[in-house]
Amino acid sequence: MGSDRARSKSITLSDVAKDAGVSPMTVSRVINGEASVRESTRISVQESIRKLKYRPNIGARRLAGAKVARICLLYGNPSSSYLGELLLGAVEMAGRLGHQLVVIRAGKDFSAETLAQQYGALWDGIILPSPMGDEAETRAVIEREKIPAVFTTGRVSSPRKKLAHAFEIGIDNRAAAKTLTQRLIALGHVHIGYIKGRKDHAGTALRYQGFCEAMDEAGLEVNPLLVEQGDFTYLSGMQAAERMLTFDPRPTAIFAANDDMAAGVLGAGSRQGLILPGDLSVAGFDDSPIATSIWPHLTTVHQPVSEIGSVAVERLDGIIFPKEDAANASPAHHQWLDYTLVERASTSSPNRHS
Amino acid sequence: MGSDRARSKSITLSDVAKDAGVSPMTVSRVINGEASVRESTRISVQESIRKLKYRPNIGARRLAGAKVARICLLYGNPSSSYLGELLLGAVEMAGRLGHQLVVIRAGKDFSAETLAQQYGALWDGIILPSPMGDEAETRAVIEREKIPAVFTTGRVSSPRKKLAHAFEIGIDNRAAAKTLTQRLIALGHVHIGYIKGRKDHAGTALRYQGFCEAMDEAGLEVNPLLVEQGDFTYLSGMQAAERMLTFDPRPTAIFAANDDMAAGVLGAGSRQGLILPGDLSVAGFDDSPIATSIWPHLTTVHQPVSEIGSVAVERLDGIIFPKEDAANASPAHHQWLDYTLVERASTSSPNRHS
DNA sequence: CTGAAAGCGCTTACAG
DNA sequence: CTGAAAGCGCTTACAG
Repeated sequence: MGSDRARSKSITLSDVAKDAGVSPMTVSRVINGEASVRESTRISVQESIRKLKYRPNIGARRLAGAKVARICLLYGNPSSSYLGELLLGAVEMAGRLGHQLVVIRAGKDFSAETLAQQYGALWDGIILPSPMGDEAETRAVIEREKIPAVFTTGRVSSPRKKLAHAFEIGIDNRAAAKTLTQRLIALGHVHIGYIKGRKDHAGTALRYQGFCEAMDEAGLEVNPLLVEQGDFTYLSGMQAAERMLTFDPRPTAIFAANDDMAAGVLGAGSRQGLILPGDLSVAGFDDSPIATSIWPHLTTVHQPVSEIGSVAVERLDGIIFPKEDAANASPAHHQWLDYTLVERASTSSPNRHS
Repeated sequence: MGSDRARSKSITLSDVAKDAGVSPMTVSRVINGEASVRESTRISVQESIRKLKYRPNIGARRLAGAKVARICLLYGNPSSSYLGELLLGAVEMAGRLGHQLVVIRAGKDFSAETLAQQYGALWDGIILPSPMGDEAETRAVIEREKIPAVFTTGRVSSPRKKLAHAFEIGIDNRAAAKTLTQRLIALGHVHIGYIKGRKDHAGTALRYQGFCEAMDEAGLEVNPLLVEQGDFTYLSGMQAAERMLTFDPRPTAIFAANDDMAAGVLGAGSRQGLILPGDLSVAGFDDSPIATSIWPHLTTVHQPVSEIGSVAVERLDGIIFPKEDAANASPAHHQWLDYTLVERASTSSPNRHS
């Protein structure tokens, strides 16, 4: 069995201690980032660790009473692809840090107070994807109970209260929407429609803001008739597009705040017999599976979801177990990761005759 | 911190031993299902375990040299919703059994021989979702190297060679496709089109077979002109539907072997101005996110993917660490889980005038 | 069929 | 700033 092989050759704390000429205790201190180790000692120990490729045994660590966190990942929809990728990154980092991942579904009977009850009993810190962490009540409980939390909504419109035990991760929603809009403008589009996302989703306002900024800076007018409220569903995107396409001049491009709605726009366009993307360019947001399921494939903004998952676990670790030697370092409350503009077949320059 | 609370109150092997009036060793044997324990002793120990709600400490178990498996979940597409749900179940069961989950992506340079190299070094058993485990070469390597493996494709057409170290999980593809077809027939459809899935996907043939069986049993003819080969993409579904819809009599219902293709059928139908589902009923397979993203929502077959993930880990555990007392019990090589027919807005009785 | 001993790899106090 | 001791909860041999 492979695990036996691994067992026999695995090297331990004591091996490192011998190699570095110190006691196992000192190696333990270096590993756990305690401040009370002489700089020269620390360096030589770290060198031995690297040389021997030492990897701490998580089981032993827990057993001996090390701090092990139970990290909750709260989700609403089990079949969302977002959850899968988030889990992918979270599982990886939780394994590396030796933490336990507790994946919990927020059912119909879920309320913010549930978190207060579960905290400490079921888990020690929580990751809240949108829209889980966007609700005011949830945030109030997080603050009141001082619950270590990471929100993965990304940059949002209204600056949030900064809590020492909370962290925000994700992409810069405004910058991403702006980048995409600028690309549409560069393609030659002037009449550009916009479909907003759900109001309870914290990124919604900022995406719209990014759209407006790009239009303004290009000297283009944001036509109120070409701005519709959607709810992130295909149907809402389709209906919004149907309305917009009756106006004259017709928009030559529509930017929807997520991919599902953008797919709905494509549906509306094809139903009206438009040539896609010649008559109508369509762009979405998220790069979810539907973006490459429908035809033409969607131009959209890709979020590094799996990385968001791993960073979320990493930050939560930092909140739950503050490192002494990092006390003075980065008191950051957020981290914006890189997004990518993905250009696919759903966008092009507008047809001349349109 | 919650973990500290948990620590102080957690009860151990010794607690159980005291309560049952035996040595810790005996309790350990009962937990690990060793055969050499007197029946009466076993029963009283199990009673104490239940009474005290004892849960073995996984860390300690590993540390002391218990058998811990590294279970690989091989995937191709990180943003598939299938992966997310599979992970959900796998993480849960791996945590419960104390195994380590190693999630690996099969990149472009992946080949069956990669498995032979990784086995033993990186992991001790593997879960192979479709189409990962459908390739003959992959199966040959699994057999040659005697790699503990679980295939999650579900029931497939050609009976596979039964390996002592392999297991098949999933739904009965034929029965599920048959059930769905029967429902379409019950709605009054006679001219029913079928779009096949990718040929390298092992469930493809059996789903088609289920369709044919239902038609035959209802005394309906499977019109060869209404059977198209697809490749599981939206585009292939759309193109197949476009061809079918030119025939006379036009099909009043189309059953696609997955949801993406079914969505493409809806796209083709709406482009042609058909009333959906009155003029054309559409059904898919999988109940993936797109099923409830598009409009109308798709009638489809729901697979218990998360359960498949947890059962896969459970079976792999049984293969890697055969329980002595289960030697005579279930020598099963497969397990078919329950599927669900989900009726949504994309199907109805056909319009009279069609 | 059952148990006493030793030890897995690490950490917590407790010293100095 | 560093170390010697004890122990976490379990399992592996080894006895009987």
